[in-house]
Amino acid sequence: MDGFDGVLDVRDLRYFRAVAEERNFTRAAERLGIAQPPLSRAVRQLERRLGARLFDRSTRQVTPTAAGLVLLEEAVRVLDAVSAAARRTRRAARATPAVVVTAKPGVATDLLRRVTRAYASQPDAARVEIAVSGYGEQAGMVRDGRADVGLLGAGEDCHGLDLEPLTSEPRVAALPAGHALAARSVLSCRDLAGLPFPHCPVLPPHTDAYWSGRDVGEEEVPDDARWAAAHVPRGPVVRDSSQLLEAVALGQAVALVPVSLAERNRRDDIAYRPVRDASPYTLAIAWPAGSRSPSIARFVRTAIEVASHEPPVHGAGPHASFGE
Amino acid sequence: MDGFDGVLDVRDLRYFRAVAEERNFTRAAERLGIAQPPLSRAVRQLERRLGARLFDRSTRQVTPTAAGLVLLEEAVRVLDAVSAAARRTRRAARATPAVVVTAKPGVATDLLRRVTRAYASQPDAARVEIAVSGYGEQAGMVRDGRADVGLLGAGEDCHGLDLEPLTSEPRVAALPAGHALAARSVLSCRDLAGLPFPHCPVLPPHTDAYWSGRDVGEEEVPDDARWAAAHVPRGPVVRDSSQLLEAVALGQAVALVPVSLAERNRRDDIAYRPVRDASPYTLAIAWPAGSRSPSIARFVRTAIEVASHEPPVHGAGPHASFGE
DNA sequence: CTGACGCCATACCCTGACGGTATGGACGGG
DNA sequence: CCCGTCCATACCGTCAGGGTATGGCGTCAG
Repeated sequence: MDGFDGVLDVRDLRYFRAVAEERNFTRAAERLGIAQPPLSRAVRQLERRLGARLFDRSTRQVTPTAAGLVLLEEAVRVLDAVSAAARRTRRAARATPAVVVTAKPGVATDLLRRVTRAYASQPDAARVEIAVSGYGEQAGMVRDGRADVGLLGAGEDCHGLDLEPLTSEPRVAALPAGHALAARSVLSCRDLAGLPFPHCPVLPPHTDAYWSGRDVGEEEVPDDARWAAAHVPRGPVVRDSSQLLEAVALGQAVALVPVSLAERNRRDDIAYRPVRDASPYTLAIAWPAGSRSPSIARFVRTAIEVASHEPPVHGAGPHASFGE
Repeated sequence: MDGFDGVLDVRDLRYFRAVAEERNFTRAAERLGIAQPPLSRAVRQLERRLGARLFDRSTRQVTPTAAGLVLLEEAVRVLDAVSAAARRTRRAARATPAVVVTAKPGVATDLLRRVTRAYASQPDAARVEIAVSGYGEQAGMVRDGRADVGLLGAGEDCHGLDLEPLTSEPRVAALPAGHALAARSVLSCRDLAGLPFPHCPVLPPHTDAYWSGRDVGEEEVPDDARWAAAHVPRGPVVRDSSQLLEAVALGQAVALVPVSLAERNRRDDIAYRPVRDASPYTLAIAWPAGSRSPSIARFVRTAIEVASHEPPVHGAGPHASFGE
């Protein structure tokens, strides 16, 4: 009806995305490894084919229009799906295809171990590969095909994924030992408001690490200071639980952590206190929405099975609700 | 790391999909409107770039490998996302962007009307367009961008969509007036097992209608007889509730219908009977997973709001669980 | 057994799209 | 007012992708 046929191409979307995020044709062309004129032309052609202006090119500033913002959102989705297609196909073509599962380092490792063992004991189960990844990266890894299933904490953006809750446990506040609040025996969320919380790394959108999921490394990114200042919340950046605890112990932050993590990490320089109204920490297993892969399905079924037999954590409440 | 860069292209995926579904290069080329040799070459190049065999070309038969089946699933996802990107961008570029909502014809029309009215009454609300679509097509329409939000019945494949349940009501059996079971006052699912149920149209995968979502029309598709015979379940094909009721009245089928539909369609030639263990009919609102569109968000919020004020249908139970 | 047909692969040519270089024009800062 | 920045245009060369012709192979009918 509206000839959607050759209108959009992966290349066009990569180009468009680069411009939309850099807000600068020259830098975008650099990032893409091409010259600037072909990029300008490609974007104009795209605009013509779509019949929609995508950028307002007022002098000194190129900003996406409303339509451009819509396309940016869709483009990210498409590009993730394309990467996932390539990666999953290659993986499926290997002599012994593996199920790649990703999880936060140091969280629920024994659950993961148990699930993996139960899965592997089944007849003709696929090999299991564990891909550790930093906080908050699990969903992205499943989305773009670097992993087949992921163990996500609640609060991760799980769009495009199907998921099933596995375990739920209360969270407690982790405070520096000398903190004023450590004197009290029980806290509420209000007590913690305004304190510096640790957070996952937020990478500037034009670094390679942002795209590939690799670490940003130590190369300097002079122009990013503004961006970082605008987007990074207060508190130290942490990538895993040991960094998080270290940050707390050093007095740089307070944090809400699952009680099991607290129990495994009793130390003198950190005080754990229950928080009356904190939402529980819920761990869920996620896989690409609508996947029909038998090995993924079996792994998920095994995980649910094992988690349901799991001895419930002391004081665990009902499952938290997911989604934002 | 693994150079996913130019490996996959939308064109390649369209070509691959055609071959994977037709299982025949010549017919696939026809469908794509190109000659056969370029298609063969494109697929071979794709296999080389991926480093994976996608088809077993034994003589007289071309069948996808395991990797090919994986790619097929991913390709559909990508192509839907690409169509959605083009459509949504174009829609967003219109002078007065509209929110397109799709719903089954004849189901929950008054709920939809109420939601639409409530939404429209808000300040700077977008225009609302209603796109009616046949049974079972709503999810696809949201996925590929023909619609922004959809009212889905439970049981629709909602992968790739976020959704929120709106209403839930019991279902009753609709029987031809003279049917033996009509003599009983209450039934159970076991009584209905094995009877012919109506079903949504299942289109052969290489017709245009299958791809575009348009109706198949009356052109003849001689070669599809085999396919249809293999894939179409028993019972008549229906596209909306009036066709469904007609099929029941004519004695061609029995059906489980929401009680509200039964109440609005009392007629002599149909007997409605409660079914003790039938799962309730749950209506949910669905939107593209992870969408950040403010107008969609507002529409969804309005819908949830309105539905929660809705007078509960007589005997409505708790929400059914979604997912497959 | 053999000829005809169906189906995929190869060979070859041609067009056009994409990328690079050079350059122009507009706006803003010093 | 000049210079720097940044996007657009012009022009050109290369190669990928599509078309036509043809070959090889297997199947089926007679």
